[in-house]
Amino acid sequence: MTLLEGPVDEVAPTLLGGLLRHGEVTVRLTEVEAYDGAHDPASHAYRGRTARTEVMFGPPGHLYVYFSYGMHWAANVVCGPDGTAAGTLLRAGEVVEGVEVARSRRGRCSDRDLARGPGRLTQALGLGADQKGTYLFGDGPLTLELDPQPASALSVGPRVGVSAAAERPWRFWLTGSRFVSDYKRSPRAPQLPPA
DNA sequence: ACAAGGATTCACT
DNA sequence: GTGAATCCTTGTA
Repeated sequence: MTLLEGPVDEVAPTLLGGLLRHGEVTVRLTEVEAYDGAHDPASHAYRGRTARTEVMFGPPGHLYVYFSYGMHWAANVVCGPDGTAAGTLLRAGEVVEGVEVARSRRGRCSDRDLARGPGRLTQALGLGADQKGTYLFGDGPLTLELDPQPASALSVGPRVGVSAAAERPWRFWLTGSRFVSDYKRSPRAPQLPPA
């Protein structure tokens, strides 16, 4: 997957508009964040290879899934060449297929909220520990189909929820999409200097 | 072996 | 707007 091997902050936005499928449910990605492994204090891989982050150090195109806050799973696409621990967090999407199945997993909520948020997205798709390390461009039930067209209009901003390197503008989303999270920056993160 | 904190979400005031 | 829930991963003793 040479497409995913470039600098992660350039690769991440190319995932926007891509279709992530798992069984009956398909999600169109509307929001992602780049994490640059060893060069990024906000990355789980910043402190080197561990059991959890092992997948991120491998070849690109695999899924890095981790458990967070005691209740949520979050999914990343491994980027960068083999040996480099870059990844792109899938923050939000629009369910374009299998809405009924997604809703049965998510419970009662609007279509807009089915996959708007990292934890919600994995829940809607049914992603968890079993999908750790899955190769997304094979012939299994879990695949990623990149959008051949570059996103027509995308926006850039600071990453959400990170307490380190919060100033890096490495969050990308489809401009104007309703299926984008609008969280405030982490309360733990230092405030931006006044404009 | 232990304690601290987290790439969040949801319910409630 | 504020706070609780909840448990895994990691660094340190």
